[in-house]
Amino acid sequence: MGAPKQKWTPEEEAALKAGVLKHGTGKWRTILSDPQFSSVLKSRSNVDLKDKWRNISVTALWGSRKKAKLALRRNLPAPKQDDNNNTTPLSIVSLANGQERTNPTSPGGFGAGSPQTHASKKSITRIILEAITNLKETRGSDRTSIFLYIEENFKTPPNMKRNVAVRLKHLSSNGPLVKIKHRYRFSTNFTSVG
Amino acid sequence: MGAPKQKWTPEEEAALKAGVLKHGTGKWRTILSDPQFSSVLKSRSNVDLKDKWRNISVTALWGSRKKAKLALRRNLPAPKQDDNNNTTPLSIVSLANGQERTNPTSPGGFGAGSPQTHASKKSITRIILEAITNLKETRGSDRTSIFLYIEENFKTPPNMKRNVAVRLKHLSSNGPLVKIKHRYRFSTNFTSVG
DNA sequence: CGGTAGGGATAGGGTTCT
DNA sequence: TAGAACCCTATCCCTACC
Repeated sequence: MGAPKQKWTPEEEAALKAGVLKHGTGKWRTILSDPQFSSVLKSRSNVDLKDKWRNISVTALWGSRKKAKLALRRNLPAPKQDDNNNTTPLSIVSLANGQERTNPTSPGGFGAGSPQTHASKKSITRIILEAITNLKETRGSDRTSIFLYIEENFKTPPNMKRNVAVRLKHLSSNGPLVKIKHRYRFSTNFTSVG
Repeated sequence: MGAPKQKWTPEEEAALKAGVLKHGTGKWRTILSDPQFSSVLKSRSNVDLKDKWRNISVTALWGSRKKAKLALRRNLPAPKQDDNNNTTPLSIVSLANGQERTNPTSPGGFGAGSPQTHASKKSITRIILEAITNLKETRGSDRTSIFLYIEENFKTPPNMKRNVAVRLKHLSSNGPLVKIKHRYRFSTNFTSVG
């Protein structure tokens, strides 16, 4: 007979998320070995963690599309082709709002309503973090949502998308953001985890 | 609207049963890929096989999926008349038989192809153990599989199922079989580990 | 051998059709 | 209405590749 399915409990899922925030994605064995999580996740394997994280990410993809649609009151076509030539689907998780590197204005986040100022007046990094923060999507916002947020809240130059995309890539490779690979490639996600 | 319902033909159902006997339950893709069955089951998917097998099994045990589910929820198993009481989904693992695989010549094993002898001529216990052994399911065979095996390989009296069910209960309570609980399962499983 | 990424299969809940 | 057929997808499995 096939394997009975062992459904994930909320506690396990929370432990997994905390583990990813602490150790990063792809560090499944490390998370499992961390005494902070090992008791909760004792019945899970590293592969289980990987699979569950993938599932969470996929769920986030659709949730974030829906949320972006409602929040920004805009019809979003499914992002079939990437806005840049990124090939790998991913999410980006903000590691911390208060880290020095990001140099945010206020440690606790951003104000809800940013004035419609020129994007060039703020650092692109700050704007991106504001978007991720204010979209309030615990499981990630895709690029389109972020672009739309910025378009809705700032006066943007025509090459805004490209600049933001480049900045996102930089922030996720050596900045305060963490890449999370997704199984499906029809969109790229950027998630802010509180 | 959707795909028209494609009713299972007796030939397809026979092929599915034969496939389960040959490869075990949960091996839907394997059955589908077996040239012995692939032509008959050409228009079926592995999921179709799984669903059909579920219908067959659950009908045999409870009459319908709905009844099975209700029985599980109320923790009051209400199997059909010829079944004895089930409490929880379980597997039964044979503790007997030191040998690994089916070996027609070894004393404790059973031949792969038993002659179509009258079930009453062999002890029910031996027949059950033969079924469990030859079904080769590491995670257990359910009653339906065992019944089917016996029906396919022996001439059975009309009350075979009842006799086998009673015997299974006895063997699992104080015989060479061990019960193993499953987490989510309608049916009762009987597994032979080699 | 141990670990991860990714494709793919299965199990079980749910839905549609007859 | 019940039951058979079908859908959805979380979970699990298998393999390639370090």
